[in-house]
Formats: sequence, structure tokens, C-alpha cells
Amino acid sequence: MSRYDPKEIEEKWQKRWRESALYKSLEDSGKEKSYVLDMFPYPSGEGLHVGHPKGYIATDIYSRLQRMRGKSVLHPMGWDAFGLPAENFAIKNKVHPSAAVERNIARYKEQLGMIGFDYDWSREINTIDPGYYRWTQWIFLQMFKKGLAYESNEPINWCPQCQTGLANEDVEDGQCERCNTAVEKRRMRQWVLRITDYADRMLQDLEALPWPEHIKELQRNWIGRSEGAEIIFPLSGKYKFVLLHGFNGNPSEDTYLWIKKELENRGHEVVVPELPNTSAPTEKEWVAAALGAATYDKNTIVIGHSLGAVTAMKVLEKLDTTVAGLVLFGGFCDPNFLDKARPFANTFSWKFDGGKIQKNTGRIVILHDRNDTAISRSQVEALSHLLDTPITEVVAKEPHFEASEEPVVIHAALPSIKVFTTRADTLFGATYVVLAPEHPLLGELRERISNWKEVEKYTITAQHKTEIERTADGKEKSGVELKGIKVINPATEKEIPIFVADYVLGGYGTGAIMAVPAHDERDFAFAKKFNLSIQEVITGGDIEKAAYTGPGTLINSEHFDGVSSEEARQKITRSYGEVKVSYKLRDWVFSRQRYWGEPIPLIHCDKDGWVAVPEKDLPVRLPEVDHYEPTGTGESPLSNITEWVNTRCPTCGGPGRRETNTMPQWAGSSWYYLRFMDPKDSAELVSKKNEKYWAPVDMYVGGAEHATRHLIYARFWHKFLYDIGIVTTLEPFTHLYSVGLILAEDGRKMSKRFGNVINPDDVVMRYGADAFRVYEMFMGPFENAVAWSTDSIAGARRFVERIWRLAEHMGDEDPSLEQILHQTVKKVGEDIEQFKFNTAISQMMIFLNAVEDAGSIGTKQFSIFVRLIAPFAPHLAEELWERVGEPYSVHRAPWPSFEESKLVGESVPMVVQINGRLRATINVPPKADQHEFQSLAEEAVKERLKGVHIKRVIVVPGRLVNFVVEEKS
RNA sequence: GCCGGAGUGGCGAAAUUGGUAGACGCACUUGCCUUAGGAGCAAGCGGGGCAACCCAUAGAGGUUCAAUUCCUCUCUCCGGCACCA
Repeated sequence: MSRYDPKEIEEKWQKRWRESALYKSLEDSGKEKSYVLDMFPYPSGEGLHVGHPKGYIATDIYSRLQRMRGKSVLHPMGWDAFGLPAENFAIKNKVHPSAAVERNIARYKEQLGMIGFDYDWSREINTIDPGYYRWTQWIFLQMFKKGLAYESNEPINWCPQCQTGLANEDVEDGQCERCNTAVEKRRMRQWVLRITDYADRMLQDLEALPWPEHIKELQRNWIGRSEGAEIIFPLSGKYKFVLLHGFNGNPSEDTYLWIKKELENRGHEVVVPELPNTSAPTEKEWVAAALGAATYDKNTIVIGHSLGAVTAMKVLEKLDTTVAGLVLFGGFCDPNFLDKARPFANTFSWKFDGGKIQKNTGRIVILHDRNDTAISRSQVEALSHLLDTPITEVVAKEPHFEASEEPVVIHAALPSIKVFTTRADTLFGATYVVLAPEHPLLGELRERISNWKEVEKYTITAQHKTEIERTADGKEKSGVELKGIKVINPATEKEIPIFVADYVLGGYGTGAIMAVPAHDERDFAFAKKFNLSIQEVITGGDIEKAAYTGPGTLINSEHFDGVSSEEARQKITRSYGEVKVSYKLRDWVFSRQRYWGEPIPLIHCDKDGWVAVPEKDLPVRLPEVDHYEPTGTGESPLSNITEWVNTRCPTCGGPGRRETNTMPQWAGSSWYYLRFMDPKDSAELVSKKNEKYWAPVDMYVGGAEHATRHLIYARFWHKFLYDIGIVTTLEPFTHLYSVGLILAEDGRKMSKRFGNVINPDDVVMRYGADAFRVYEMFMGPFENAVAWSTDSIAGARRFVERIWRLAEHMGDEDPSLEQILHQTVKKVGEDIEQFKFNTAISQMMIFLNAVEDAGSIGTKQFSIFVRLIAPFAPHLAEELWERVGEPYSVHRAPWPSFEESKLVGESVPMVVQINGRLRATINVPPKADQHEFQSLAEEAVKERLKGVHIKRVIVVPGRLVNFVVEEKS
């Protein structure tokens, strides 16, 4: 037999596999399917190092086993080529990203090709392909249409190095995950995806997933659900309310009477003027009547319902003074109603001076009833835009707030601070309230805050701090009291002070907390520093020394005294607040101010606002440009391409401007696994038929670093696609393993920087692909991080060569090998299923040792063994398969089966113990009965049992006999 | 600080309804073969002891005839989150 020459046989079989399309995936085979997937790479300029293929080898072995088990296998590969890594590489090397990507992909394919993977390359996809990103854009549009994509101006993370906004998930320790630059907070226009709407479902469905526990735990922590209560702390002070009724209304309607009574009960003054000619109102008459009915000053809050809201705005336009608040419920600023036209469309002017209204008003509230029958969403959005005020969406008791009681209006009318707490039981101990520096109420109350300058300075400083500075300042608390205003603790009814402090985060809960210094460590530190009162309300600690955060019994809490904190939490929530759930997960900031990404398919029209690009016009192609460097201004480089930006509004045909931000790196990878099922389909994202056949991914393998990014995003998109009927499974990935890192021989991470990178090409050249594959799988448990060892790979090569030489020792079937062969068949199959490749290989080594001891192996036995090794060393196995005269290909040969009866031999070793200590090992027939085992054991240790008293005998059939003895006295 | 996971020879590790601790491999030692070997073959390889045996799975306790495995406490390492109310 010839010398083992891996290069020769590997090239030979790789060519043959390619030419015979051996690994082509078919959906109409009538077979059971198995979808095995690797997290597809972004093709970086550095090429692969030996760590990258580890996961690919595992899926390759797994998918080959599935194929031999008679399944129809989908094991595809593609490229995640949009995003910062590719773009930064291109900028650095002064090439166009698309050219760089093309070059890098060619290199990757060459490297992957050498290792002998069973990918079906006819299904290759690339996220930068317009035929692909057309569907990425399409998914975004479906989200936009469902209100899951929204425009926001909240402060977000900004990386000054990459010059783009980032999602929460892209920030690690306050640094940009890509370039480790400290991120800043920056207020800018963004598209944001409402991933938090799916938080609960993602959490719930996680439970049943058979994923590794550590990955599930990472996701749970990242989503960070906590149940608590929202409690309203009203601002102290008395107001005069002017309540303006609507079209066809009058002051004695139940709704208005009820609102009036509720406010008066709280000690406020309420005026409800009767507006004239209510079935044929005119702006002139109504505004005059409203102005004449009351004096307006800084203690006035104007409430307007429906047309009364329009009147209220007109009133405010005319005032020279500032009022405390403006509350609009069922309001609008154009007469395009959902249901029917109304006669005042022409008797009111629909021009408003939004700036003036804002200037004349402290606090503006726009209440919109989700079920309103007259007011459309776009009408409220226009109103929101006019007054630069977010919409407060609620569900009224009756549509358009027409029930006899509408508590949401009272809540909105009274200036108050809503806090989120998980410790409602400590409400009586809340001695102050703290707002986050971003809290909108600060600006709204500026007229009434006597130290506004100081407060403003603090908030600006706090918001300009980077996350690193904010946490580096550490546990040292800072903050400023809002002088001149106070809130009322709803439980104690006492006035308590309000602070602004950056230990309260704007993005979490309501951005405001009730501070309970006696029972919260942070509040305790803050109260000590500012000398605030500390009120103990839970027994069990010593609040002189420290906050007590444990459970206990309530004290100083009026009629709740004596109740356990557990129980009080529910009771107090019920009395003073409502149950609420908060998440650490933030909505997904989805815009990037960079060139190399999918254009967001929206057009802005002055008349219609943001309009979706019609589906027939997708994809919105990324324009070819010479200069694509980031602008740094917060605008995407695309904004400079006027001929691309300027377009027509798809709705009205008027002038429109394209959205110039692009999508983040994670967009294309959030659904790519679906496209592999049907990569060429131009009519559908994925055809119903193919989705039904292949989905979900049965086995998914990739790095653990994706647990809180890609795997969260993909699960979110999948659930959305489920909701709109594109996919039929609740989860995208059934089984998941995270691949353990391969470290360099020096124990550090492999990196160009350290000069310790090992290149797979060199390893394959020297040891062969099969030895390389076996070595990587034998290094240790799949999920462990292990250091590369050149010494050890020689062992893998030795193993491969010993198998090669086995072909020289073919003879008659050797019955002595039967038992161990069947054991090996069983173990290798089971271990591959469980990703325990290291023990599968060790079992094959044990078998090989046994064959060498026996001196020869039968042809049939050899053919079984070749099939076992085929997933691990596919080239070697194919060559040996051919040499023993079996028909092409071993990779389509049936996986061997084992016989239960052959797993056990004529005799089995059994342990004999005395007092639990090993005293003999004997061979016994496996099927003997208890007494036989015992007497055989007794015989073996006869001498030792002389002169002792046997108290007890434990017999584990076929395994062990233990004599419990004591010295005869 | 909180939440996960782990700790077994010189090294990677194996061993689960509790039942021979260290399989398999690397490195190492000795010998054989060889002009030569980064090849092959044979033997050895946790510690102590001439031996019978004894000790040993991070440490301490416990349950059990029997514990790497179950329970309690402590220590160390890795990963994640981190002022999340």
C-alpha cells in the first residue's frame, strides 16, 4: 500500500465531491430534514486562523452523520459583509468596501475549501447582494408599517472614532465594541426598533429551548425583567384649571362634571366655561368665550377636549403670559377625521403657531386614546410634531374619552412624578424623589424651579459625561435639589423634596425613583451625603449603620404595620400604584451614520411625513460612490449625494428626501438563516414550501459572544416574522452550541498584534486536513477554550496514519473485535449527536488499539469502521472506501447500526470490595443471578473473609459485590 | 456587588439513576529496530512504601456499605452584568 499522502487524496476527493454535487441540499427528497448552520462570518482582511474553523468542523461532522442517517441535509455558508469591520478595513487600505469584500471572500473560500467541508455552495448568500438586502429592507418596512420602527430624538451612544450612533448591545464597558473608544451620549435623530415589545415573549420562549444554560442566562440578564409598581407622586401646589369642552358638548356632561369634581376634591379651582353655538361653532366665538371665562396666569392649567383642545391652543397663542400647563385629550390640529367630516372644518383656521404655544406653556400633555374612533394616528402625530411633545398613548374608558369617568385625564392633568419601584412595601419610607438628568419634567417645570440655573448646569454636565465617567465617579453620589417645588408622598401625604441626580438612569423604568434611604444602598449613600431624613419602615436591620435591603415586617407604615414586606408589596401596590414590568433591554437603535450598510427604505415628504418606499421599488440600492468616509456630523455620507437623496414622495408625488442613515451590521444576519432555505427566490423572502420543510434550524453553532447581540436580534426578527405569517415556528434555532476559543500556544488570544496566529493553510499543508479536523475535535470538550499545541496535532496525524495502515491488515472477520466494534458504533453516534467529539475520537482510538492488538481486521468490520471515521476524516474515509471496493460515496453510505446483544461479551469484569475497598477484580458471566455473583466474589476473597463477621453483602449485578464486615470479637 | 460556569496527574482530559478515579491523547523515561529520524515497535508514567497496603478529584465538614458525583460552609479561577430602583 502506498504512503499516506494527504495532499493528494484531499485534492482528489474535494474535486470529485464538487463535480458530483455530492452535498446538494434537496427539499423534495421525501426524507426527514436536518438543517445545520454555522454563524456566517464577515470576511475580514486577515483571513481565517485555526480558531475559526473549529465550529465549522463540528457542524460538518454533525451534518455528515445526519446525511448518513438518511436525512436530507441543509448545511450552507454565506457572508455577512456589510458593517463597520468591512468598511473600516476598506478605509484603512484605501479600497472600495465592495472590492475589499470580494477579495476577502475569495480568500475565505479558498481557505475553507482546503478543509473539506460539505457546504452546498449553490446556496451561498451575501448580505450585500441587492437581491438579498432587498428583503432586509422589506422586513424593516413591515416593522415600520406595524409601528415597530419609530423615529426618536433621545440621547444615544455615539462612538467618536467610528463616527456613528450605536445600539446598547454595541457598547461594552462604556466603550465601542469595535474600536474600544469611550462612547459619548449624543442627542440625535434615530430610527429605533421596538424590541422591548418582544421582551416578554423572548424571555418566556427561552425556557423551553434546549440551549446551554449559560447562554440562556446571558439572555435573561440582558433582557433584565423586573416586576414592580408604578406610583404617582403629585406635585404639591394648587392650580386653577380651565376645562374647554368639545363640539356638540356642554359643561354639564358627565365626563366634565366628574373631572371637575375630582380636581376640586383635591383642592384645586376648576372653571368649565360654556362655549357658544356648540353645534355650529366658530373659532372667533369659542376663543373669545374661553378667554373671557377666566384669567390666565402661571398657576393656570388649560385642559381641552377634542375641539376644546383646538380652542385651547388658539387661546394660548393669544396670551402674553405663561400658564403652568396645557392638557389636550382627543385633540388634533387638522380636520381629517377617521369617520366623517364636521361643520367646523371651515369655521376654524388650521394654522397654529406651535412655537408660541410652547413658549406660553410650562408642561404640555397630548393624550391619545388608542381606540379613538375619530382621531387618527397621523392627526396626533401632526399635533405631536406641532408642539414638539411626545404622545401619551392611553386606553380611555370609552373611545374618544367619552365615559362618565376618565381617570387617565385626571392623571394627565395634575403635574406629578411617576416612579418605578420593586419595593412598593417601603413606600412609607420614601423621603425624597429623584429624577434622572434626562427627565422631561425638568424642562417643563423650569418656571417654578427657583434654582433653575444650578439645576440646568447639573443636567447638562451629567448628560455630557461618558458612561465611563459616570461610573468612574463611582459610588460618590452627586445631585441637586429642585428648589421651589415639592411632591407629596401619596402614602404619608407629606411634602418631600425632589432632586435631580445621575445615579438615576433616564432610560430605565420611568426615569424617576422614590428614594427610600433606609432600605436601598444607593439612596442611603445619597441621603447621608445630602443630610436627608432616613425613615425605617422594615424591621431587621440597623439603619444607623447601613441600608437594610432584606425582608422583614413593616413599621411606621400606619395600618400596614405588622404586615410582612412580601405581602405589603402587593397590598401597597394595589392601594397606591399599579403593577408594572421594566426591562433592562432597550429598544434597538437601528440607524448608522455610515455608508456601508443597507439603506433604510424611507422617504420623507413635507406633507406626508415619513413614507415607506413601495415594495415594488425595493431594493433601495446603495449608491456607488467614490467617497464613503463618515462625515462626523451625525449625517450619513449618503446625505451628500443629492441626486440620490432627492426623489419623489411615493404617496403624493411631491418632492421627497430619502433617509440617508443605513442599517447596523446586525440587520442582515437577523434573518439570513431563512434565506438559505430558498436563496434565489425573487418573489418571496422564503417560499412557504421551503420554509415549511427546512425550518427551524436544527443545529446552530457559533461564538458565545453573540448571545446578547445576534441571537437576541435574530429571535426578535423571527418572532416578528412569525406574527406577520412569514415563518411558522416560534423560535429560529432549536439546538445551539457555542464554540470554545482556540488560544495561541502562549495561552493568549490569537492576534496579529501578538504575532501568535496559526494559519489553517499551513497546518493543512503539513499535517493534512483530516488530521487537522481530528485534532481540533480531540482538543477537549467542544465548548472549552483550549490552547493550540503543535505537539498534539502530531498525535492526530499518527492516529490518521494508523487507520491508513489498517488497510494492510485486512483478513478474516475477527470475532474478538465484535463487541468493541459494536460499542464503538454506539458511542460514536451518540457522542456526535451530543457534540462530544473528543470522546467519540477516543473511543475510535480504543478500537484501533484493539485491532492492532488483534493483528488484523475483517473486511466487513473495516467497512463499518471507515464509515465511523468518515464524518471526522472525510477524505481518508472516502479513499479507503474506494480501496475496499465500495461504491462512491462513503458520505452517502448508511450509518452503521449496532446490536444491543453484542455490546456485552461472554464475561464482564466485576469488582469485589470489603468495606468499600477494592480487594479483587474478577470476570463473571453477565447474566448470573445474585447468589452466583456473591459466591464467585466470596471465592475470590476467601482468605480475607476468614475470621471476620459478614454483616451485610451488597450486590450490584455484573458490576460489584461489597462485603460489609467487622472483626469477630 | 449581583448572576452563571468551573476547579481531577507535568499538560488536554475521561468517568452521572453514587459503584474499579485518571480511559484516550500529548509530553516524558527506558529498551528494541535503524546509516539516520521530529519514523516505527515494546514497556513504564498521581504520591508514599521492599511489600501487604496506605494517601489522593481546590479546602473543611456531613449523608452513605460506597462520594469526582448528593448536602452545608470556605477558597480560587473563568465568563457575563454592573448605580437597572
